[in-house]
Amino acid sequence: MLDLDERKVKILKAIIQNYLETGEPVGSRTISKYTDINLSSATIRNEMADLEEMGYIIQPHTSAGRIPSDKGYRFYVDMLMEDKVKEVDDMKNILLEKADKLENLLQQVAKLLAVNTNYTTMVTAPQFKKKVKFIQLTEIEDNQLLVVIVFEGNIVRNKIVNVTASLNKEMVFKLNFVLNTYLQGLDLEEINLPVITQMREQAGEYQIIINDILDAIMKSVSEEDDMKIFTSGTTNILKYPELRDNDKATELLYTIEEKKLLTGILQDNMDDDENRGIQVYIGDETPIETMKDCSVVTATYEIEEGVYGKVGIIGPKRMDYEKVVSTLQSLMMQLDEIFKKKT
Amino acid sequence: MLDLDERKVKILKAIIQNYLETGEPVGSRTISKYTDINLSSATIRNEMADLEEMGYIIQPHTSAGRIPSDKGYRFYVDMLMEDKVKEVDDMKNILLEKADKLENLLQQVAKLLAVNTNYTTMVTAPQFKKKVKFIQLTEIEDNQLLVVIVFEGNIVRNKIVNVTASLNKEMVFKLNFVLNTYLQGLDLEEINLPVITQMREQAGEYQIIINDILDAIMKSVSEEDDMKIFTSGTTNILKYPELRDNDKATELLYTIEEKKLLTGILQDNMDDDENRGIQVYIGDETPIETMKDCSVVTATYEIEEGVYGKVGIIGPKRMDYEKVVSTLQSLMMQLDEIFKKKT
DNA sequence: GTTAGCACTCTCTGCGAAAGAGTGCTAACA
DNA sequence: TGTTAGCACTCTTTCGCAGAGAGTGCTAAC
Repeated sequence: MLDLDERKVKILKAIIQNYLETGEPVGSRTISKYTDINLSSATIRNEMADLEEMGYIIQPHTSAGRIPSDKGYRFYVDMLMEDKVKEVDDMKNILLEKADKLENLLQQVAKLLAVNTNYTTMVTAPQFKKKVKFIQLTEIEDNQLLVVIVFEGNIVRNKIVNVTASLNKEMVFKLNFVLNTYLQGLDLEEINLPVITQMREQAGEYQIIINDILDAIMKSVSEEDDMKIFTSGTTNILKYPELRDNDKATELLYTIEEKKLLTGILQDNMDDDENRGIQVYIGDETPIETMKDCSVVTATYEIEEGVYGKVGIIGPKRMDYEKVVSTLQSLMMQLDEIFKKKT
Repeated sequence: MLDLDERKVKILKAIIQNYLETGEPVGSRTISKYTDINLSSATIRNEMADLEEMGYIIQPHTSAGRIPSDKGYRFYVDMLMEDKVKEVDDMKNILLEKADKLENLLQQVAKLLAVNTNYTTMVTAPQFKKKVKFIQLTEIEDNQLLVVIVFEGNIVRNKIVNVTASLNKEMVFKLNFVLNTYLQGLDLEEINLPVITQMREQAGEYQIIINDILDAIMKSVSEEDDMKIFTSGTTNILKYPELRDNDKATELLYTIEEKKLLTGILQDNMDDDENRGIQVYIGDETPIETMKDCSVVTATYEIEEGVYGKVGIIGPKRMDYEKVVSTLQSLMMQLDEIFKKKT
C-alpha cells in the first residue's frame, strides 16, 4: 500500500476528488491545469500510467480519462480523507420535536439523513435486550385477554389473546401474580421448561391459559424482531446516472424495498467490537450482491449499554465520503445525547 | 357515448385489447388479420379514422397505428369489460397464516396483490372508531407511567408518559378509576372541556397528571392516524417502458415512497356511499398530479360495520383492467370472510 | 526528470439513405 | 352503397459513416 510516493498520492487524490464531483473520467490535462500540482499534462500522464498499472485507477477505454478503481477509493477513504469537522445542521432538535416513539424517531433519522446527504438511507431498530420487566393481563371481553409486556428499556409490546375458558377477575389477578413472580427479570432465553412447569403448578386450574400467554409473549417479540428496517430517500439513487442505467437501478430499488434483503449489510458483525465505528463498503466489498456498483457507509448507534442499532447510507461509488462520514459522526453524537437524556 | 355502432365497438375493443397486451400502437392490418372481424384493412382504416375523430383513439404520429385515448379506456372499462369470474389464487389461507396483527396482515395484502398483478399496490389501515373501551395506567418507574388504551374494536395503543410528580400505588389506582369512569365509551371527540374539568376535580391532588395523560391519549391516536399506508411492488412500475422513461418514473416512485402523498387518492370520498365499490381512475382522472400517465384502481374493504380501509393498484394506463378488477373483487370477498371470522 | 509535439485510438454527434410500418385517398368492384 | 385493392405519402427507426473532440502513449528535445 505504501508503494506510492508523495506526488502520486497527490495526483491520485486530485483524480478522485475531481471524479467525485463530476462523475466523468478525468484527463491528465484537467489535473495539470486545475490543481496546484505544477506539472505538465505529459508528466501527469506518465504518473497516471503508473497508477493504473498499480490498480488505483482505471481507463474505461483507450482514449478516455481515468476513473478510480475500488482499490483507489479504498485508498482514498483510508488515507486521504480529511476530517471535515464542520458541524452539520443539528438534527437533534428536529428529531426531539417530531419523535416521541422510537419507531417514529428512527424513521425521522432516516429521512433527515436522506435529505441531508442526497443518498438513500436505512436505519435498523435496535436489537433490544429481551428481559421482562413486567407483564400485565387485562380482561377485555369474556374470553379475550390483553397481554401487555414491558421489557427492560421500556419497550412495550401488546397482544390480544383469545382464551377458551371464560374469564373472571380472580383468575386474571392470579395469573398476573404468577406470571410476574416467575418471569420478572428473566431473559426470554431463560424461560425454559422448568420455569414453565413451576408456573403451571402455581396456576392450578388456570394452567391452560398460561400456555396461550407464553405463546403470545414469544410471538410478539420474534415478530417485531424480524428486523424492522426503516428506509428513506430511495429515489435519490436515481439522481446518479451511473446507477440509473439499465436494470441495475431496478434491482437496487427492489433490494431496498424488500427491506429484509438489507439485513446482510446491517446485521453484519454487530457483535464484533471493532466494527462499532463507521464502516465503509466500496463496490465489491459489500455483502449484498445487488450493490456491487454502490458504496455503503454504516454506523452503529447505542441506545443504552449493550443495545445497538445501525444506520446506513447507500450511494454511488463516487459518493462524497467525507460528507457522509462526518454527517454520520455528527448524527451518532446527537443520537447519543438524545438517548442519554431520555434515560 | 352511444354514438358507436356495433362494428365500431368491436373494432375499438380489438384495438384496446391488443394494445393492452403489446403496448405498441395497433395498425389496421393487425385488426383485420388477427380478429374475427372479417373486414379488410382498408375498411378498418375508415372506421379507425372515425373513431379517432370521435376521440376514442389517438395516432401518436401520422404513420403509426392507433392507441386508446383516456376516453377510449374509459369506454372500455365502463362498457366492454367482461367479468372474468375466474377465481384468483385464494390468498385467504396465506393471509391467515402470516398475519396475526392487523398491520402485518395489511402489509401482506399489499404484497400478495403486487405479486399477483405485477403492479404497484397500496393499502390503507382502516380508520377505526375512536371510542375508548378502557384505559389502564401502570407505574413502571418512579416517575414513568405506562398508559395502555384499548379502543372499540380492540385496537390497542400504548405510550409511556413521564410525569413530574413521584408516583405511588394509591395514586395510580385512583387515576385509573377516574379515567375509566369518565372516558369509557366516549368518542375522542366527546372528550371536551366539561368532561376534563370534572375529571380534574375528581382527581384532586393528582390533577396535574391528568393533563399529561390526556395529551398522551390524543397523541397516540393522531400519530398513528396520520394515515398508515402500506405499499408493495414499487419497482413493478419500472417494468412498463412507457413509465420507465424520463423523470416520470422518479416522480412516481417518490410519490409512492412519501406515502402521505397517496392520501389524495385513498382518502377520496370514503364517506360517499356510492364510492365504496371499485373505482377506476384513468390518466387525468386521478387526483394525484404525478400519476397522470397511470391508471389507478381502488377498492374499499370493511373490517366491521362502519370501519373502512382502501386498497389501490397503480399501473400503466394499459393495465389489465379485467384482471385487476376481478382480483380486487375476489380479494374483497376474502377479506370479508377473514374479518367476519375474526370478530 | 520534465515537457512539447504528434500520431493514434476511441467515443460521440450528426446526417442521410434505406427500410418498415401504417395511413389516406382514389378507383374499382359486388 | 358499402367494401376492397392499390398506391403514393409520411413518419419513425436503424444503420453506416464521416468528422469532431478528448485523451492517450511514445518519442525526442530541453
